[in-house]
Amino acid sequence: MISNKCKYAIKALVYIAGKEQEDKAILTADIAREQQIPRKFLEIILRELRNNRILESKRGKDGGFRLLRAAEDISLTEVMRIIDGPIAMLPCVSLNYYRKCDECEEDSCEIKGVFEQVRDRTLDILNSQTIKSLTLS
Amino acid sequence: MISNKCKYAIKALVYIAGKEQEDKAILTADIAREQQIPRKFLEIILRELRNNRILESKRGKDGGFRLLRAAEDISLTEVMRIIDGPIAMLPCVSLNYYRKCDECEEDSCEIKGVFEQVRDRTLDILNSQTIKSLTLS
DNA sequence: ACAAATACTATCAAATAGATAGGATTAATA
DNA sequence: TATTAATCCTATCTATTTGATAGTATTTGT
Repeated sequence: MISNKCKYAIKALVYIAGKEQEDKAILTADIAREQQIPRKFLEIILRELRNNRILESKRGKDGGFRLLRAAEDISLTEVMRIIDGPIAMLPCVSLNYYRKCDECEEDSCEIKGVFEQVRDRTLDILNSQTIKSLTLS
Repeated sequence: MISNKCKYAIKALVYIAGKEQEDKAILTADIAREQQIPRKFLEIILRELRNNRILESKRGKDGGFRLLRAAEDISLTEVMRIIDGPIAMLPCVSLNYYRKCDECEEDSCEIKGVFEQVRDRTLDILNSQTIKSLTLS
């Protein structure tokens, strides 16, 4: 399962991408209201996306958030990794968050192979999706 | 990520399946030692698998655990669902643990489709694997 | 009776999830 | 320069899950 936080992050980005033709930055309060996301929680999420160079923000009057890059250049995978960390089902098959298992030697591990397959098929799908493609669907 | 508990469960079952030609039931202590799983934690896991009709147990001297069904009739999916619950990445696309999202209407949800695809491709792989097939690999 | 095994109950510590509260800071503008 | 509107930051909180440990009860074979 992905976390609620991650779901909120994706929905917020899709929302921002959908409004971006207008010249104004998008307000946290608007996203929170329209997407039914707890506002203070959303603030934390947007800040985290900003710290990871997905969004840019402007403070003060007429402030708000904008995508830092084009929506088609933000992959679903990237967002999920920022918010939830690994996508793989086992630490020892994670491409970006690899960690060795304490209890087993990898070359004799019976379950590693299956979870590598799952990882690859999952990434095939998630890598092919961007904030732009989600906006259109 | 699957939990350690789930990883232990799968490894324990594969271990049991691999030893089953011998007529004796398999001891918790042996599995714990060979697979490097904390023993008391493993007890809980094996009991849970027994309660869910994956294993049978016998108490007392010469006791231990056995597969209740043939190893090729225990799918990886079934074990994972027992120990960790849903396999899907969103509650609203889970086949066995469906729950509606609070905040969005499903027919207009932009992200549901992707996660249905991930679920289907993941299940393609996990459903094709059994304790037997893992034992051979 | 004894020994060896699982079954059960309770407990615990640490991490994570999912927030909420309150104030500090920044920026536009009247 | 005061006001207002926005993000930024820090702290805190509760509930749940994870990952386990301890101790005792019960069952079974010899």
